[in-house]
Amino acid sequence: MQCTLAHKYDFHKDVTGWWMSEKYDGIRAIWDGENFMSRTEKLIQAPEWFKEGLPKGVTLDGELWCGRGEFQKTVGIVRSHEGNSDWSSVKYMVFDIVVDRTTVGERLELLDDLECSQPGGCFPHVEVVHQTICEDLDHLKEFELQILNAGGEGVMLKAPNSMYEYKRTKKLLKMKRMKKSIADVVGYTPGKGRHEGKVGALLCNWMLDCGPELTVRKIAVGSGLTDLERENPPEVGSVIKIKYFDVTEAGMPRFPVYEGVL
DNA sequence: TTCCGATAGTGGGGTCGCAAT
DNA sequence: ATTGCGACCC
DNA sequence: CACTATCGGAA
Repeated sequence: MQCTLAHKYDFHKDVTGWWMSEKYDGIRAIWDGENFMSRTEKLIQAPEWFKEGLPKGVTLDGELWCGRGEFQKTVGIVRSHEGNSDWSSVKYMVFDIVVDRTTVGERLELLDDLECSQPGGCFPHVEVVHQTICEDLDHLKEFELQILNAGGEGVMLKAPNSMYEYKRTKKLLKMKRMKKSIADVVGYTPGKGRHEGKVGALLCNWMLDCGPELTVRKIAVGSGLTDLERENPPEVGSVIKIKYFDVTEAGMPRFPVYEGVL
């Protein structure tokens, strides 16, 4: 089954009346009534005790999540095979229930009625994501700030009265902030497939500012290059603009994107 | 005519698992 | 025991 | 995840 995917939020769009919720940086998981499935239809092998509290015959949509800033940890647990993985810190954050011809508001009511979502219930590792109706742009900004200050990834926005869609849709938007930086081009990697003979990525030195120490990281930037730029890339020694989402534990940029020469 | 939505195909960092060394 | 690579996650 | 390039149908 295909699941809903979000488009990027355009920071000028008025989303008054939309549902706002925290964007959880974890692993997308569809509960199909029997098992968890990944975004690309792969079986996620969760321990039996973890699956026990979830409803049979009901399809839920959510995120397997270990807490803010714990994405790497989540991947380690969820993608390792049964036996050597401790799921005790994993939570299933449920943000939707898959029911056709039913509006978001109605679906959220259905979620609240589920036994596994009752407050103080027997399934603390299952949680229905709190959603708030956006009153105005200030409300959105305040909501976002609260999440970002707490170390959250961003905000998800769902259009009022929208149905569950099995594809990427503009009724669901993701609001994220990318950081900007610069890097020195020191070389190239060869392109593959349709980019054969052209540049795949720009190899760069990137200055990572972490507290009192200033360290240099070797990074590669490929996303954002046009076909023309892959044929005639910024020369070695030039400085380029990049953007990225955040810094990994290893001090590397997550989701690096090329934004032109400085 | 122009524009938008969906698809295919490139690229990154990171992890696990398995085969090769 | 270490390394490299594919297949996934984002 | 990020993006670019295409194509066909909607606008």
